[in-house]
Amino acid sequence: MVNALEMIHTETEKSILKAAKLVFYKKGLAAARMQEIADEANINKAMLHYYFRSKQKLFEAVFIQAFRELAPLLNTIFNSDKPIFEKIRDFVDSYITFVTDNPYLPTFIIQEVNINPHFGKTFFANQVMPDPSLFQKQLAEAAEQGIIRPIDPRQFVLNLISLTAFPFIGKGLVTGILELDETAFKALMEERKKLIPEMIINTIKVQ
Amino acid sequence: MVNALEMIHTETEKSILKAAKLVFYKKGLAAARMQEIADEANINKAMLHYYFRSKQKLFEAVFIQAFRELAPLLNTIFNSDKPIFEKIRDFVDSYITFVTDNPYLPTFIIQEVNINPHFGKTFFANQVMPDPSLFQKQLAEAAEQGIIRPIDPRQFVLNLISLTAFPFIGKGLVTGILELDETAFKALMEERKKLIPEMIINTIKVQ
DNA sequence: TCCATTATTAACCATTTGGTTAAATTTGAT
DNA sequence: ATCAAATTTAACCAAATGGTTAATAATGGA
Repeated sequence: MVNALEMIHTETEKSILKAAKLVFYKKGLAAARMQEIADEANINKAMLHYYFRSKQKLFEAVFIQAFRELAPLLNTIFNSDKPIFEKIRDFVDSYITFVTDNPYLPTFIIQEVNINPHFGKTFFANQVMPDPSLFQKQLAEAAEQGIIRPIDPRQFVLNLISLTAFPFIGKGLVTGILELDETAFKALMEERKKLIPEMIINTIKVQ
Repeated sequence: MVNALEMIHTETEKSILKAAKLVFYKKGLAAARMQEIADEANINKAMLHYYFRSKQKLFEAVFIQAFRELAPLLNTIFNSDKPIFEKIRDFVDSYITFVTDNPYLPTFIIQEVNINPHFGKTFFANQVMPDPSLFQKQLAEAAEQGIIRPIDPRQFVLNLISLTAFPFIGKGLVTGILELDETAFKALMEERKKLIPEMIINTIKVQ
């Protein structure tokens, strides 16, 4: 059973979480079935409630873990004193690598936040969010030194995440419109590891 | 009742579709409830089945309409003989304007395709998709004339859609991380109508 | 070894939900 | 005005689903 700090995970609890991730990631909260999670974990359905009380609570446990896997990637940009251009390359590379291996993760988070905005709001309000302030300072200093043009850091982050994350989130649509199979899609994404940093650096760099 | 070509829509049928859109867009297929749609349309639940047979069929009717509202936007890029740079500005402007007024539409489509990839695949296979071939030719010619650098048209489209669509699709996450309220978000999006074309043109233009 | 606590199971339950049906009402062509 | 077809309603149904419970088994400290 879980202790007060909700940190001790028994084997059963772990296997439930693993199964719940699988099902929630793929189907989302609404379409996921407790019985399917139980089957996936080879366990009695009552155990899900024994360890997590309710479907909602189990979902929240999965969601918080998902978020904590994804959020640290942003710190490649936000909390690192490497030069800006290097950080951009690092972020794009590590994000694309990560999402290629965990394709359901970002989609899952965005999906659930969209379907239930209230849940998203209260969740974010109670999370330690990656802090962009250091990065904002870095951008401002680089602009002062004439290395890059002045740019709204929010638009910068938006551009970076958009270019990197969207193709995965809209994968179904993208592969449909561009008529890509799995191999072609992966090849394109691999290309983007170079292409995106070039594009962004080219945009902000003072020639 | 619907005729053979599924084109005649009675008032009742229209009001059902309108209500169904509202509910499906906001909640998605799995979380949507037939009773809620009926209530929204001020109509007896049996009417939903009388006109559309099943939840799945009603959903498909909504989905196809959603797709046909969104897909034509791509023709701003694909099927128009305007100069490339002008097309880019037109697309970004019209897309951002459209999605600001219809925030649930792209999210809805991407969401359902993600949750049910098989549905997405068969749907796209049976749709007249926007045809990128003309645009590919235009890009190739412009590159030959030395107006732009040679670029993979698929990457180009990917960049364009990513930068334009992602902030809306990930709105919940984006506003959470960047701590934006509704007004700030809209202002940023308005800015992007200029920013995105600049960025893309700057990337492909031969200096 | 004993026993209290914890973990696990199978059966069960109440509610929700998509869908049906039969009767009633409306519509419109003749 | 008549009547058959189309539309609408209220009541109903079976299956699915999240959740509970009471009995059983395993665990581990005294």
